Amino acid sequence: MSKSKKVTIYEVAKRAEVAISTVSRVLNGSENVSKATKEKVEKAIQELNFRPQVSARKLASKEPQMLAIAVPSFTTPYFNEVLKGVKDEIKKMDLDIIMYNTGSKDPEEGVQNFFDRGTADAVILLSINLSPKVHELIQATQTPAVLVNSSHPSYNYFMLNDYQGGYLAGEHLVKQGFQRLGMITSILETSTSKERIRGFKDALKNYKMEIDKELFMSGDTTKHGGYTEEAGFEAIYKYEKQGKFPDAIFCSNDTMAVGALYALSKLGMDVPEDIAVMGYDNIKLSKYLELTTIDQKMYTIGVQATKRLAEIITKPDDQLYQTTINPVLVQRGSTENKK
Amino acid sequence: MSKSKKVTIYEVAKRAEVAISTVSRVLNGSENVSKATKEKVEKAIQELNFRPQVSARKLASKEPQMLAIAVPSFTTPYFNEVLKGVKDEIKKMDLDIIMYNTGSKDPEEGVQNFFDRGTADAVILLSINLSPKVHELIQATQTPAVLVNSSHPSYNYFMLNDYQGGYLAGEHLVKQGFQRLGMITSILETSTSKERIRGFKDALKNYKMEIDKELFMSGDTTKHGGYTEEAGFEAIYKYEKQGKFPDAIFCSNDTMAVGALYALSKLGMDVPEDIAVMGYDNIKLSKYLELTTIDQKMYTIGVQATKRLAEIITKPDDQLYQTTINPVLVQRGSTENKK
DNA sequence: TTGTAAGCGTTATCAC
DNA sequence: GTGATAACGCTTACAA
Repeated sequence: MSKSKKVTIYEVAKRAEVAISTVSRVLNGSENVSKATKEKVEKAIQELNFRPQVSARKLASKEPQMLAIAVPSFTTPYFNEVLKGVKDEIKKMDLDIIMYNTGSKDPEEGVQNFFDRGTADAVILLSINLSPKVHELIQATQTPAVLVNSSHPSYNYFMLNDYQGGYLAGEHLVKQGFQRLGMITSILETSTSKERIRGFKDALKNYKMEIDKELFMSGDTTKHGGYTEEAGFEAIYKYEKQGKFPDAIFCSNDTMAVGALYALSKLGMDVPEDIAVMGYDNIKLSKYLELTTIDQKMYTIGVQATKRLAEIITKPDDQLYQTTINPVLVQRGSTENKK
Repeated sequence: MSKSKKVTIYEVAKRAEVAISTVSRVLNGSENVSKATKEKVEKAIQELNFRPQVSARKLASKEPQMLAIAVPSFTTPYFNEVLKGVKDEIKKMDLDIIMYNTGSKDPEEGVQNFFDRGTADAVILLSINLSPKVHELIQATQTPAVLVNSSHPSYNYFMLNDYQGGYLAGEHLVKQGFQRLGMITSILETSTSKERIRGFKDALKNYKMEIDKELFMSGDTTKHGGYTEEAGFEAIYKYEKQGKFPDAIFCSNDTMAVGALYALSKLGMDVPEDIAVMGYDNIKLSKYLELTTIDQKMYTIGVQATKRLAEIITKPDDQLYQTTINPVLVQRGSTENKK
């Protein structure tokens, strides 16, 4: 790695025989540059292989350059969906996006670290709980922020309606005519998990169905918030052990559903003939599993969050968009009642 | 969002009744500051909630501040493993790491974009093929780089020995006494895929085993490089259709193995009684699947790559570390020959 | 249309 | 120890 000095705007100016301001104009696509000089400058830039230095640029211009999206974990199932939406939307702006993983052990510390660095000019916080400390930090750094899947009175946010999702699931299974409804839940009591359970139970109540505690099961593993294939697998074996199965199961999450399906298949039980299974979020083996699921429309949320962030950046207003997105039911083969 | 002006080092200096250079000294932990003034300054920093601006800092200091890791896709199975290693190692340095997703459609363009921005002072390129264009870009921007899972004569890199992994897999299955060895491969001919196949076949050749083309199968889906559960699932059904199964299958990847296992279980076939199954990389359902697999030791690679990058940054040498890491076999229940 | 020069918020090099 | 002050590489009025 040879140590050739970094080329600056000055060298370009000298080579093109113009002033640095002219180079800057060309760089920023100003209209007030004659075609001839523009070409001269571009040639010089080419020849010297010059690229403007972001930090200098940022320091001088104050324009936001760097957008960031922070998540506790990249393995979060819906993260990639949101990200797609964000990326598609961001292409329209001349910004770059940077992914930041706060770490799921101590997200708060991660976020703090992130803001302390001050590298991002605007940020989307995904599934990150806004503690007072972090809130203060955001205020202090004046970083425009939009929350996704968390809420706070003084921020723009897009919340997922987990309660509604749970309700939809319960309602669907009831309407399909299943009688003994159960749920495979995460062992960890996250608000997400609790809301889905609450919605599900409320649906059963509304339809005067029995709520049998023995049909509510969770795995024992806690990793990834308890939303793993393993957990789903475990839960099924716990049903087996107790000798009492529901006739329809709503899994708190698709990943768990995959594990559950595998376990059921090992036990020789067929879906949906012997037991119906529902998931939540995106589905992995969609083509073969044909899993009925609740779609959170995370892609759309990514798009919306990014749009809003762009608005805040370009023309700040003091409005707060605090939206709750309602999920929809996507019915597939796994919950057809064939009895 | 109130618009309080950003607080600078000047305000801190004024409040603490010192010069900005003194504030800077405190900021950078210089020893030449009396305890008294140090405390004054720190108090002012606290009270004003001041944080130094990275871009200004970078401009003035020339010290590297931002490390980046770029990948074509965050869903790459081993990515998180590498990342863990990187993170653990980076804690020891006072750097921040940023994740950059080049996009798997056109990684080259993504990387270019990334370097054009010039936000990173040093970078780890994960599974990114170094085209001449990108190479030129890296040279032009003088960015220290370390490659993981790709190689180039003029860079430090850590390559995975996919050939060796394939060979180990083949050898293992032969030694277990299986006779009809097959493989589920990605439909896309990536170099990774080809190498694993080549290694596998060479092992069979060396042990004078027959190579039956009909036992080499791939799914039809191409998404995620053909390394999906779906692909594994499809492949099993293609065996079924052709009416001829191997007695042991090596899957090019663990994700495919999961799909294959599910399909097998649907078809009422037991592992390893009826058919043995091997994976590659990390395993998801480990606890229940007990899948024999090839471990690439991606965590270690993450650590090593980061260490090397740190070296290049702090005291540049002109040595090139071009290492090939050999994978190891991890035997679990799925390939026990019980016949 | 182009050039001059004043910042942007730090660090670093001097003096004192 | 501490304080001026010159960089750092760029943008952006303001002049010309």
